[in-house]
Amino acid sequence: MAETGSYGGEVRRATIDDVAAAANVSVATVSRALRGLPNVADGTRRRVLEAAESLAYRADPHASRLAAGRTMTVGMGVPLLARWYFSQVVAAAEALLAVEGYDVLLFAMGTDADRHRVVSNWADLGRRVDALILVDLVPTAAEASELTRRSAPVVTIGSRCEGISSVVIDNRAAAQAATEHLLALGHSAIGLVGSQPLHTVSFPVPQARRAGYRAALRAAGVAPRAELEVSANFSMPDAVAATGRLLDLPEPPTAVFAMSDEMAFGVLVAARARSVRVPEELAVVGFDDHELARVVELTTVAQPVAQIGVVAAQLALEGLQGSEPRHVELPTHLVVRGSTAPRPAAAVLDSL
Amino acid sequence: MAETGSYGGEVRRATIDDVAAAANVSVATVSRALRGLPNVADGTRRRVLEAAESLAYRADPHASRLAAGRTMTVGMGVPLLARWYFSQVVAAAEALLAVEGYDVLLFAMGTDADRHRVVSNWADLGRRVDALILVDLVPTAAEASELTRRSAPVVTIGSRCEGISSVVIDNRAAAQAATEHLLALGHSAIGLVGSQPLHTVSFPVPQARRAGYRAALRAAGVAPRAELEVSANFSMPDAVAATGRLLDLPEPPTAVFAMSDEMAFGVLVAARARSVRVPEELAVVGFDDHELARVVELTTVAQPVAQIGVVAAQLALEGLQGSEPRHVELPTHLVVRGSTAPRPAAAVLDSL
DNA sequence: GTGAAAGCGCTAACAA
DNA sequence: TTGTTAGCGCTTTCAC
Repeated sequence: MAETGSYGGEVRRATIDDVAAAANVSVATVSRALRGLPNVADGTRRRVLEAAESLAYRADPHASRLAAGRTMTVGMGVPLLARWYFSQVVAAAEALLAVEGYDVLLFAMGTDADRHRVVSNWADLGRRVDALILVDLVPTAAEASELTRRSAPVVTIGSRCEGISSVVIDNRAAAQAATEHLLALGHSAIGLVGSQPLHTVSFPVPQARRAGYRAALRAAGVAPRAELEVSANFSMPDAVAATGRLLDLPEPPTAVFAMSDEMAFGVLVAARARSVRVPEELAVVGFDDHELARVVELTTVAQPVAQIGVVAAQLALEGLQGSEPRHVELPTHLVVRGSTAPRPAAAVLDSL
Repeated sequence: MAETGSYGGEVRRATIDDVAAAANVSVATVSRALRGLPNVADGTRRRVLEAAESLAYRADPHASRLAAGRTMTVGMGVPLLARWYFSQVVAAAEALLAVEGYDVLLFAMGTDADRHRVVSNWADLGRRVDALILVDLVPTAAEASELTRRSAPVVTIGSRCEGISSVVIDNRAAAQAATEHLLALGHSAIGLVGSQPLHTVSFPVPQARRAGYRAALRAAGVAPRAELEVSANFSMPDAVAATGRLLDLPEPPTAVFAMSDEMAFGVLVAARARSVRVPEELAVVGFDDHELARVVELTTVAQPVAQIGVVAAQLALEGLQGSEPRHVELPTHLVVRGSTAPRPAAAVLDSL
């Protein structure tokens, strides 16, 4: 592993002064040369580069930040890292940012306690990161202005704010399409497994999906029934319980739209526990196109998770280079599988 | 949101000098008082605290790091953030570290390119983080010594190195137990869906699980058949293909042990695609106890993912406080579900 | 094109 | 107990 450098040798690492001495120039010139600034003679630059190379010199990130105000790291705030969707988005963004030389600082702010901790340090955050990506978290106006004021680019995923780059999907339309699919199959008693705003954290996705669901019903002349909308906080176990309540209704739904695949999996578990057959007695559609959706033949709304992360990272990078904020909307599409198929394929554990 | 402080007001943030002036003491005293060091009179400390509070002062992290060498951030290196296991571990560790005031810097090093990028900056890393948690990644001796030399605590998850804290499970024993379960069910042609070391990255888990698998066979007097061991790189889609090869064998296995639940899900998909009935014609056991394992009734080896992350974070914190390295081993246990049950429960999509 | 020097905001001896 | 004073390593005017 030659590239790891020499071990056990000099404990003290090279500083810019060492390089300057070795290259026989001033530290100012070293700084310029290494950062590719103009006004450095080619020969000088070459000498500096060589000196730096042979000394295995790398600028101390904290010293540069202190002097220049740049941190070379971007922060990512997520409600809950352990959810599939978020881990995919973060992974994709990280990959691009790493290539561009940026570190990724992670902030989970799913609970009020998290949120409080992060928000109370909100101003501080601006000192630790050059840009901030908020995944399905909408900043308050005050927070947004605080961040933009420091001219740190912010990009939000899942919501659109003024003066801030964003990447979104049309959650409303997507949810509407999912619901229409169910309607087209002849269902009218369609349950919704979603989430109430639990935290003070603004988390706009559930509302949008709910709106799409209701719009579809309305357009089809179906009166929404409040008792068909249950909350499961985007958790699989919660969805099992919530679906149980749905199935216990005097007039239970014949179909369910879950706002995430993970919750849809919970619906499947609940249905099985009560020997409710899917899709004959209960059709179910999810949202995400989780890697495992095809394993259980789940019909779902596919969204380009990885691309969302990549685009967010790009927008952050653009912002870092001074570009104006941009808004990007990415497409979704319905993937029809066995959980809603009129004539389904084979079952996963078909003989159980 | 009162705790976010005053917006739009002073653009310049308070420095330690401002606090010193306001409290009528020297910056040194401010520094001491704020960090809770001894040798500060109670009254003085109170005054400083109040001044800092009213000025909304927070020490610039980069300035402190530069002066003191502390970064208040811990790095986490993971092969692949997008995998369930890793996202759970990172999430759990982050939660604890955040509470303790540490930021988490994320490094994906699943590919050789990633690895190269990180390793070539390995020494640098020591300047950005106070401690490093390596998730299922074993450092080379040289890397380890470089990190320990800087006296930055390192903790490895999944492997045990000298002079470095670690948290592990007994992968070998766990895999052996899984295989024994299959043997006890009467199987002898047992496939293994695992992973070859693909990267130069040392990733010791697959070898350990393979060893356990083989040991079980051997102990039962079953000769391991090389063609029953296939590689799927811990990816669900790859596992589908790999299982296909297994099922195409002249003498296909009647059972499969997959080294991860995600791969086991792939096995299920492949089986279904060929109308191979689970568990009658193919018993399958996975590894992880992924949240969705119960959705598809997958028998699996449960490991305490969240606890692994938490313990790793604790060990890192301990190391930061000067404690000696410790090794922790966490338990696993087999969870028997429908995919190996002699008399299975209802199917997920039982009527499809 | 290059260098000198003044910080960036904080910590840590060393004095007092 | 508190203050003074060097730095930490780098960037960036401003001269030359």
